[in-house]
Amino acid sequence: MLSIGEFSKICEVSTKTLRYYDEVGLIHPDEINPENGYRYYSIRQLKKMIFINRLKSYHFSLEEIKAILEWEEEQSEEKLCSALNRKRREIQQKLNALEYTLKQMTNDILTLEKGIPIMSYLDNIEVQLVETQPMNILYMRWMMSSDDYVAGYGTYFSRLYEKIATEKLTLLGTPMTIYHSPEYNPAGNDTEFSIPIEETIKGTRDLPGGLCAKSVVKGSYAELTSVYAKLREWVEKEGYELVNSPYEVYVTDPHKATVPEDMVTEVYFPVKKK
Amino acid sequence: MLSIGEFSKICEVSTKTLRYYDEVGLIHPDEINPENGYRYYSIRQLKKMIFINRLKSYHFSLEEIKAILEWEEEQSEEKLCSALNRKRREIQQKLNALEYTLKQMTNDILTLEKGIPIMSYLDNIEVQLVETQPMNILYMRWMMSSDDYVAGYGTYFSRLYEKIATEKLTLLGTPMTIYHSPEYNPAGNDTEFSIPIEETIKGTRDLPGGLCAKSVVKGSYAELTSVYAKLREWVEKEGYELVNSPYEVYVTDPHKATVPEDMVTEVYFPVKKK
DNA sequence: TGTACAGCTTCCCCTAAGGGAAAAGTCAAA
DNA sequence: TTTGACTTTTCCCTTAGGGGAAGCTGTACA
Repeated sequence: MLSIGEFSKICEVSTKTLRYYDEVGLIHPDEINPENGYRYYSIRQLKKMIFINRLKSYHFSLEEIKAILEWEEEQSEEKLCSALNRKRREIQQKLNALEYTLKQMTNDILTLEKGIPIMSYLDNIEVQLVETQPMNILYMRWMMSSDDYVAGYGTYFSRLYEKIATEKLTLLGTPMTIYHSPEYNPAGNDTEFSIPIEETIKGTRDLPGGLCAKSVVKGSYAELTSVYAKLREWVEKEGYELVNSPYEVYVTDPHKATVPEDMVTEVYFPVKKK
Repeated sequence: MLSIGEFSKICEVSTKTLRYYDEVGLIHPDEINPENGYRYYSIRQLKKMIFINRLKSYHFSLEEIKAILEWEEEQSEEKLCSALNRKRREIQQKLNALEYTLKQMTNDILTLEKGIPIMSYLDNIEVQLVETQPMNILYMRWMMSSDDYVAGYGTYFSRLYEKIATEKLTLLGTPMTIYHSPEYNPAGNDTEFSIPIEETIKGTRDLPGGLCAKSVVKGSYAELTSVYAKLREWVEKEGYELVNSPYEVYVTDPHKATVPEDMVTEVYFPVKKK
């Protein structure tokens, strides 16, 4: 039997961690002296601890590891294999996200090295005042959390397109998103995905036209927030006020533009003079 | 002036977050109504908030962001640029680590798909009993945290090699590391880097020889922990006990082996019969 | 003008995976 | 027996906020 200190040294895990794992039920010592509470681990437990360490290095949470350990026996290999595959995909995604971040940073660094302030692009966003025509839109309205956006956009728009195709409706424009939530909430935002069509049927509604402040964004969505900010600022400064939910029109189909730099998005703020 | 809700929506930051940022001093509202405590943000602050969001997306901590914001003005571009570069390197390292993890996972998945239990390699580690000769070693002894290991190995061994070269000493073997800490501690372990040489000078000491349990590890260091565990187990089972600090001998120079699979490391446990 | 409801405030507890430190009990070697 | 190393429990701390309660406030509408 090994004392907690010995076991700790062999596994390269602190005693603190071992006590914590005991507490959360990940690995209990084989024996606890009932008189003084000393923990004793068996040699046999080394293997389990090493396995835990490996799973930890694969970014499994303790909760997940606990579940994996409890499978033991019954088809454990298959389940373990699928768990590993799932986690591998997760890590791959994290990796992709990091690569994207690196690209953005490199861009900013280059900008800075040219002596251009990093946020100066904000001053170059142009705002126009336009009159829009009313539209008849086919819509689906959902609460979207920010995590869902990437996946969500695709699935909801494809459902709308599917309906248009199967019911032989007449497309009148590119897809758009209307943001109804009065404030940003990471848990979920009231978001309406819609596509303008000709026929008035169940599932369509009227999107009123009128005066709008409009900006055009070329490139990735990273700048969209800034455009919203800019539009708000403009609306305020020019003495207008927002009278309806803002919306975005995806002029280029996000699925068809392979490089994000080619994407064009219009942002509309329905306004009226104060 | 914008209420917290309006500001929140524009920046896509929850009101909760805004109150938190107020509390930690990252961005205070421009004005607080002294009667009801309502927070009001100015349009001017949008830019700051958007900048904060960008820095957050670059994985700066709020503490770091606060520091960056406080530079403002005085050579801010240069400092910002170097901060970005530093952070970029950090992210690059994270990315490399993730790539390595992915490789390991893929390996394990392949093993599992062949129907081989993932931890079975533990049963294939061989332990021999050997008699070692005393050595004269040139050493440096430091407390090493686990984060330092990768960088540390290189720098400490190169200092030792430098000394050997400048003082024209006679090399008698490959580098080795002796682990004196009785238990693993993530904050730091008493670690001795050493190289056997012929001359007895200041900075050398005697490493006694004697009976040792020994295992040979081929490949990456990921398995080293397991080898330690295995050796402990063997020592226990065969009725021996550890009489001195364990050490590792790097048979292939880690700097010369380009692929980790080629590296050979020997692990020694000085023992005596109980 | 009253009222309903949305929005704002503070306050408190919660997260994951332990680290640090304190106070007290215990073990083993000298 | 003493000393020093080891172990125990308990409490507070970390990041970046999220969730919810209780209570106050602002405004749109009848």
